[in-house]
Amino acid sequence: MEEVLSERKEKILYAIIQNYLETGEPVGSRTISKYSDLNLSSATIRNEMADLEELGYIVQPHTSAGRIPSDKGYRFYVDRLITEKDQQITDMKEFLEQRTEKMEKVLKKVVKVLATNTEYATVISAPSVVRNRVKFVQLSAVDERQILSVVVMDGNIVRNKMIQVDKPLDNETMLKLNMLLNTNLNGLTVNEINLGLISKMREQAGIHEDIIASVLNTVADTIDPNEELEVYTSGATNVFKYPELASSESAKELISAFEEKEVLADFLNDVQEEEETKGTGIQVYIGGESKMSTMKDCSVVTATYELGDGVKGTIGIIGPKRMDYKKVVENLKNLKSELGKVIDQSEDSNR
Amino acid sequence: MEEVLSERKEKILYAIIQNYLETGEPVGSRTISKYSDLNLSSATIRNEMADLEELGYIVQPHTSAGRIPSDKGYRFYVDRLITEKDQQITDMKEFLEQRTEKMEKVLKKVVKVLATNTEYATVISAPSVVRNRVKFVQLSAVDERQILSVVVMDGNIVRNKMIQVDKPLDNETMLKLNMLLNTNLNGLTVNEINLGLISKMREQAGIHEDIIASVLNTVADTIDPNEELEVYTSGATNVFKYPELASSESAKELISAFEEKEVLADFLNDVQEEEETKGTGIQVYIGGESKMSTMKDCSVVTATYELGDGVKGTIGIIGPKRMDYKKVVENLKNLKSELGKVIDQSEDSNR
DNA sequence: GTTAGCACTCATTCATTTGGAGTGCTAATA
DNA sequence: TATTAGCACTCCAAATGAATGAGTGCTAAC
Repeated sequence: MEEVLSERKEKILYAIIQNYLETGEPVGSRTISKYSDLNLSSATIRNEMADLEELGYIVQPHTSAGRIPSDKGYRFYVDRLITEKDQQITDMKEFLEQRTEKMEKVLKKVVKVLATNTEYATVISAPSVVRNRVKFVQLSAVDERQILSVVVMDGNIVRNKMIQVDKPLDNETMLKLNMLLNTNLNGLTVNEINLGLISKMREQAGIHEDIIASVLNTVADTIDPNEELEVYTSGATNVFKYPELASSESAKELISAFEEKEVLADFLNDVQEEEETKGTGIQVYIGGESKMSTMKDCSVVTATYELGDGVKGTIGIIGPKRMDYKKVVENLKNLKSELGKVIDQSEDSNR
Repeated sequence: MEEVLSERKEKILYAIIQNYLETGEPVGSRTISKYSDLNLSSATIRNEMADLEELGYIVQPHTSAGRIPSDKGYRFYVDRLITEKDQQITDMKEFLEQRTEKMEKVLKKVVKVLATNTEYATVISAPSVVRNRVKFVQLSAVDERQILSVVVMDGNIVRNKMIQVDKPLDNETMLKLNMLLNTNLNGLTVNEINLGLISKMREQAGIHEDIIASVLNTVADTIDPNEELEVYTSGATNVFKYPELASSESAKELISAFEEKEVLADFLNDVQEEEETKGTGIQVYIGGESKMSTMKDCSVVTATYELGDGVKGTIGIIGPKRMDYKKVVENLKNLKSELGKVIDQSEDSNR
């Protein structure tokens, strides 16, 4: 697996891939011979290409067609690309930390910008709040039979739940319950709310333990993976721009993945977990490298963003294998400043 | 415009449409001659068909092809279909009124059921709350600089907004503001909150009038059309099942409409308004009849549902012109009982 | 008024042809 | 020994054209 290419082979391979990225057509020896700066005849190129094919970097769709990069070829290209750039985009922190009231809005705008910029399908997952801390809890009696529970997490993520009760609670009890909840839950991550704490709270709540249970459920809902498929998408229809995706049977699968979103959410989750062990900021999945069967004809570039305190989300850009990796990576890099603009705008429009 | 068709012409037209709905292919005179119960030769049918074409009910895609229904032809068919059935599906009230905590969930399930049932693209708008009443307002201090405002509307629609303040408010002021808000806003629809009331409240709030303004903004946001594009979709990829849609250029437009949703939201809004003047429960828009240019190759069947107190939403089912109108209409009729099931399930899964 | 029959029109399908792009190989060249 | 020119060969894609058949419009007969 660890073969070393001669410099000339590398250059040729690079040229082939570059060219294929632009045109989407198989590229022949003559093209390279003219296009590249290493003055070689087509025949020589052909010889080298035969070698590269044997090594598995390029393939021929059919006899007497030009060559196109194999997954291995793309991998070569991408690895070289990524190492050129620095690795992390973890510092949007200062933008979003506490200031924005509606993270949702910002995320929606971000995907849209990315999608129009890159002309690829784009998806972003809202920060997962597994490690997120409870900041504020409150119960309020909406009417005699219904109590509204509001939970605010770090990053101002707000969740509500209506709790039905059989008979009204008096003011004092409400106050007591609120106190109980806040003192016990405040500052905890959802992971830290364990059974011991729960039973302790239930005990203290006395006859109102069912309400406590409901509130805890609300908190749990906040990280419930079903609840948590907060995934925003944009530009799914961009796939139509790339014939090799549009025509393939999988186009509709792709689109439908973008509609249903569960697959995407799962994928982004996986990426994020993987990311935590590897930690290289930007990942590229070429063809089958991502485990999504839907994506076997695509490449996915992912980036993890962080808003401090382990509040992390993931961005994915999905395009054909011949996607413009350079542009995509740069776009993700620029995201930070883009985000700055977006937020300025949204504040303007809030006035 | 008000021509009357002979009974025989009607029968033939009906047969043509019926047949075309099934096959999607242009239908010729011979087919009708054999298929229908009115024993006529193909030649006779041909004569009648020539007449029907002249009258604009059917068209020939090209010389020497069979005939397909024109928009006018579909209209004939649909009108006849709808008048057969009774007209309203306004009574889901008893299901959703106050009981469900997460309307969102139910709606998502409803679209999904409809989409898989009918095999058409489906869209549903969350109840518009223009006429909805404020039930409960509360401000809470989350920390020194931030106040969370929660507004609950009829139907338990909850909205939150973070309000930034320059310096902390003491408990007493909070209490006063809460009182002020609740007594003034409770039971009002958003339309009823007029300038007079606003300035009156601002006055009473004294130095904290900016906070009142923010809360009122939250209430206003609740009906802000931008905010209000609460539209759920499902089955967009069903369009691929119908060649006449999938192949047409507009397929991508359709899909992208389903992704961006704004167009759909606008459309559903229009429908709802129109519905309020006409009030016939089920509407069918054939081709250009809906003002959405994206939909000129489709038909849309819409139905308005009501949860009592003017809390209304709209369902739209989008398919090819040759969609199975009968099935769709019946499906919408059955929605009520479907909804019943859905809600039972969701209550089960809540335990 | 209805029907049979026939000539005519197109879309579609299939096989065939053609052009061209690109390869692999071989022999000549530096 | 590495490079290049040249040529035969392959195969795809687009163009061409013939065959098919569904369907019509018209006319003449019933």
